[in-house]
Parts: sequence; structure tokens; C-alpha cells
Amino acid sequence: MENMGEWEQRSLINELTQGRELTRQLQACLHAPPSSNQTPELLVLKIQASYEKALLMLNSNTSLSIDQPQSSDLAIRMSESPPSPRSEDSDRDFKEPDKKRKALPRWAQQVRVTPGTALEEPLDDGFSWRKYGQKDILGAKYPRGYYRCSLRNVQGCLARKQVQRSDEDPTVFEITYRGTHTCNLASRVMHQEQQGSSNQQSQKHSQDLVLSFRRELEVITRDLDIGDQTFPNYPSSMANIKVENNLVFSPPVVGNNHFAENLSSPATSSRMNSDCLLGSVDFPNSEPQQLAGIYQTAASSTNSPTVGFDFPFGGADQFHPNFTFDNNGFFS
DNA sequence: ATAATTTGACCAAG
DNA sequence: CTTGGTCAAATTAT
Repeated sequence: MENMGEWEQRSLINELTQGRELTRQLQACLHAPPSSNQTPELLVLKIQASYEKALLMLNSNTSLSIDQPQSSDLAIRMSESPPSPRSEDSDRDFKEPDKKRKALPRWAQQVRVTPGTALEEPLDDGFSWRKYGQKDILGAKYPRGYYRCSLRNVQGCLARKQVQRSDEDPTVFEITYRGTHTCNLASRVMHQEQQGSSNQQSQKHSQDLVLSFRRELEVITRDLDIGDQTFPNYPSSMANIKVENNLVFSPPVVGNNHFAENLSSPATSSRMNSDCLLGSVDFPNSEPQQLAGIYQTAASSTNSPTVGFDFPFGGADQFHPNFTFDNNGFFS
């Protein structure tokens, strides 16, 4: 805990708080389980995620094996070497020659699309992203897509992500997140879940997602560099860096990212489905993919090999990995 | 009309 | 030099 950065500490607190909150939800869930069997399990998953993460943070200097047979399909394991030594770090945002380059907090996860699951399901965690670039990566078969939070201009949200399709397994997408969400979408997540009793449609939708999610959930932590650091180049006025617990949330307002290559059309996703799932909100995106395997990468600036992991269920404070499929060509 | 994406150019880092 | 990340104009979608 000593060499823990402020950011990590906050994350830790958030995790624990979240875990507590989730537990409460779970309790409520157990007492009044109308019809959804999914929710309790989901909650368990999330709780586990929270606690695992918290533990990892606390033990960031020791080698902690988080291997632990999770409830159903969840498996967490670590791996140490990134798939390829790509130098994915260059933020041109820091141009100051004096300042040594700060690495944005960065964590990655891999998402596998399982053939056989509904490919029309938008799998999104509630953030809306805007693509701002695409690049062919050396050695990679598929180009990498660059996205940033679409609320960037409005709220100065710095979050970015990269989506890279796996070379061999086109069903796998590596998503690297960097930066933290400072937009108010960042915190809305968890709480909608418990009160989503009115909207049946979206609830069902959520369940579907949960189902596909549970199918083969796999989380692997990997080491990356995550730096505790702040936001270098944004008018501090815009970036409310303060990130508290997810106690406040505003109704999701954004949502767009349409697109459906040659696959099924976005047809079904025209409704505003803003209920949450997995601790995230689901948006009318039409991205042909499913989640089946996720693994995450994260590490602290310390030199410990492996460190944290996160879930797409809003595992970490305000980070909500989002997944957006970018329609890169299938050709190199 | 506006908003999002595409795509080549540009730039920094290695 | 090469490579990855971002910008921004042009294009496409809404």
C-alpha cells in the first residue's frame, strides 16, 4: 500500500465500495427474485471482480495468484508477455520536451466473438466512442482502430481505446483502453441495474447479453504499463478528474455507433435501450460481435509483473471498457 | 442540414 | 530510417 499511487488507492476504495454495494444488491436480489436468474449470478461475478481487483491492488508487489475457479465460465489468469512487442505508447498529447512522457493508465482486454451467438447484439458498456483513426499495424493482419470518447469535446473526456482484431483468431478483439472517462457517463452504470424493473424490453435485452456473456467468459490479466497520472493537457476546468463512487449517475444520453458491415443490419437496434447490463449500459450500437473471452491488461507503474484486472462490468472506478467493433477490412 | 467515419498526411518516438 | 498515434479534410451516414 505504500507504493501505491493515489490513483490506485482511489481505485481500491472504489472497488471495495462497489463490492459492498453489489453485495447489497445481491442480497436484495435474493430476497425478491422474480424471474431473472441471471442477475444474481451477474452480481456475484461483479462482486468477485471487484474483490479480486482490490486484492490485486493490495498485493501488487507480491505475486498473487488470482487463479480461482469462478462460478461458471469465468476464469481469470495471468499472463506476462504481451502478444507482440508493439510500442503502443505514444501520446502526442505530451509535447513538452521537459516532461517525460507520462503513460496514461492503460489496460487491455480481449474480447472474443463467439460464432453462434447473436451477432446483432450490440455489446457496449455505455460509452460512446468516436473513431478518429485507423492504422495498419506491423505484423498484424488487421488494422487497428482508434477511438476516443465522443464526449470529449463536450466534457473533455479523455478516454480512448484501440481495437485490434486478433491476427489468427478473427473472433478475438484486443481492446486497449487508455485514459479515464471523465464524462458523466462514467458513473451512471451500476445503479440502474437495480431499478430496471420497469423496462421489460431492455431488461430482456440485457439478459440476452448476459447470456452470451456467460457463455465463455475468460479474463486474463496481463501486464501493461499503467501509470498513475493525471491529465496532462486538458484544461482542468473541463476534466473533472474527480471520480467518486458510482453513486450518481445520469441517464445515458448518448448512443450511436451504427454499423453493420455485411452482416445483419442494425435493424433491431433502433430502440433506445438504455438499461444496463453487466454494470454497463447498453446502447443501440450494431456491432457484430459477442463477448466471450475477455482479458484485461493492466499494471501499475511499479515493476510488478502483473497487477490489476478489470471487467467490462465497470470493475474499476470510472473505467468502463467499451467495445466497439470497427469495420476494418478483413483483408490486410 | 449535421454528425460520424474514412483515409492519407503528419508527427513523435524508437 | 520505420512504426504507431493523431489530425483533419473528404466522404458517407443520419
